[in-house]
Order: sequence, then structure tokens, then C-alpha cells
Amino acid sequence: MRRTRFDEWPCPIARTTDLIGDWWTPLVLRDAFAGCRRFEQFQESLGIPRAVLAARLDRLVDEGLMERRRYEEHPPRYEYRLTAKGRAFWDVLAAMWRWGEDWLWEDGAEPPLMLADRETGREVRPVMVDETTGERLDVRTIRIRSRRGARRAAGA
Amino acid sequence: MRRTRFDEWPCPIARTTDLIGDWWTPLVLRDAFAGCRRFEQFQESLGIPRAVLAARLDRLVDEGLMERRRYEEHPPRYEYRLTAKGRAFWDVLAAMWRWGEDWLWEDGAEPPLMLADRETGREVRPVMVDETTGERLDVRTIRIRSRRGARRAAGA
DNA sequence: GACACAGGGTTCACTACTTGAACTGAGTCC
DNA sequence: GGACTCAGTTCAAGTAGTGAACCCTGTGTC
Repeated sequence: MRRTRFDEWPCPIARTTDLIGDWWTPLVLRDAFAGCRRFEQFQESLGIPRAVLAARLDRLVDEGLMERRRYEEHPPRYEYRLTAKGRAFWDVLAAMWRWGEDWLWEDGAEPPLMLADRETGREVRPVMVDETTGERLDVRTIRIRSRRGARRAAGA
Repeated sequence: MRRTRFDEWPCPIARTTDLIGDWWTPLVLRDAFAGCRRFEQFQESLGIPRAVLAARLDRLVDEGLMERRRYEEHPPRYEYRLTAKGRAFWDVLAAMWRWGEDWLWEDGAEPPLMLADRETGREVRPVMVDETTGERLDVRTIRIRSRRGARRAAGA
């Protein structure tokens, strides 16, 4: 009776959910973006149980979002760094950031943290657009459909 | 020894994680976007245990992402619909979709599903940009910082 | 009125996952 | 030799997820 797995489902959202549905995982990734690399750094920053942190890092390495490398020979010390796949995940965290910021401080308060440009210091506010048109996504105009249907519709 | 809660943490990612870190929740929302409204529809579409579905819908209603309304008096029947807060969550799912599509079918295969414009049928490919500049987000140029620090830096 | 059926759940026994604290082990510093 | 650091592992207790069965209200049908 294992927890239902989504990682073989045909839907990209399902597969992604399988990964970040593990409790703590998005926060481990957030800390990695913020510069954490060593086991102890993640552990102290988050207050996460050590066994859970070890399991999460292992999975992120297995899935190819992070890599574990030795950065010191004597004594042997390891660090965890984001790979290209892991860095690409930033868009998901940015979307979570923006939605949380907009909707989870409802009594007129503002979150104490913000995203800012590293150089100019100006606030960054992420939004989702369509890559080809550059226009903001509008749920009402989008639907999920099968690619085969799409090919058929295009006459292929 | 309850699961650690993130819903009061100062970081928007942490608060959002608290919500979608519940197993199944992003898939319930996906189905809601795809048009599901009734308990039975969600249950059949996902194959989710009924008790878990009831708990997830309750929470989504509590948090204000969905509302439960009676759509028929005799017999009494209820449906769950997305609120504005819930619809705004689409950007997070779109980010998950895009990342999953790009990185979770690694052996050259394509996911069998796609996002498409409801009318033209053209594929939609979501990307994150900065609202003011319109440029794609680049992790390396962004950092997380405190708003108070920002005010101080701006001389306010 | 008796029976079957549908929607929308609840209850229950069984596991898998989280938690917090303690422990391990390699290697350095003094 | 003793204290200390990093990077984990082990373990008991408790919480959450799973699958199946059950419940209740109300319809429709004989």
C-alpha cells in the first residue's frame, strides 16, 4: 500500500507533482537557489529532520536536479549543486512565489520578503506568458488535449 | 509529531508548498481547470481514495480556492468551482506543466498531452517573464531579500 | 410499500511516511 | 587523547494515505 505514484502518468503536472509533493522538497530547492550547498546549511536553514533531508537530497540527485560533488579531499566534504534541470525548475518556484505573494497575505499585509534584481535592486514580479504570442496566459482560452488529436487536426 | 506546517512562514514559496504539498492536491486543481465539478467526477478521473478527496476539497474550500455550491435542490447535489484565487493558481500549474514537459520525458519522447488554444488549436508554451521588463526570468540575476532592506536601500 | 440505484460522502484496518532525538564514523585541531 | 565538524544513519512514536466497505438522502419503478 505505497503512496500512489504519479511519475509514470501521461500528464506533466502529475509527474511534477510526484516530485514536489514530497514534503520539504520545494523548500530544499528554494534554498539551493538562495545559495545553500552543504548538508548542514540546508539542515540549519530549514530545521528539517536530518533523515528527511538525506532522503530528499538523494532523490533530487537521482532525478537529476542536483549533483553531489566532493569539494574537499581532506577531510572529504560534499556539496549539492543544481544542474541545468534543477535551475530550470526556478520557473515553478517563481510561479509559487508570485501566487503566494498575491493570495496568501490577505489582510492587506505584505510578505516580508521580495524577489529583486541582483544589481538594480528593483522588485521582480514574475508572470506567465505564452512563449510565441508573449501574451499573459488566460485559463479560459486554454485546454488540455492529446498531441495525436493535434496531429490529426493538422492533417499529419 | 504532526507534519511540519509552513503556512505561517514568511516565504511565499513555503506557504504555497504547505498547500500543494498535500498529496493529490495539484491534480484535483488540474481537474477543476479541465472542467470537473462534482465529487464523483474527480474521484473517477483521478482514482483518488474517497476519504482523501473529501479532505482535499474541504481544504481547498477552507483556503478559498474553491467554493461548494448546491446546484440542484431535489435531490440536493453539490459542485465545487474555482474561485478567483483558485483560477489565479493556474500559473503555478502551467509552470509545472512546462517544466514537466521539458524535463520529464528525457529519452526523446514527447508527452502525449499538450496545452492548446481553445479556438485556434495552436500549442501554448508557458514561460515566466518579469512583469515590468517583459524579459524571461534568469535565476542568476535574482535574489530573495527583505522588503525592509529594500525600503532602506531606496531611502524610505 | 419494497427494491434498486445515484451522488456524496464517512468509517475502518492496514501501511507508509514524518518527526525528533540519539548515535556513528571519518578526519582535523590542539 | 579529547573536543569538534561535517555528513549522515538508526530508531520509537505518531500522522497521513490506501482500499474497501458502509451510510444516508432522495428518485424511479413496479
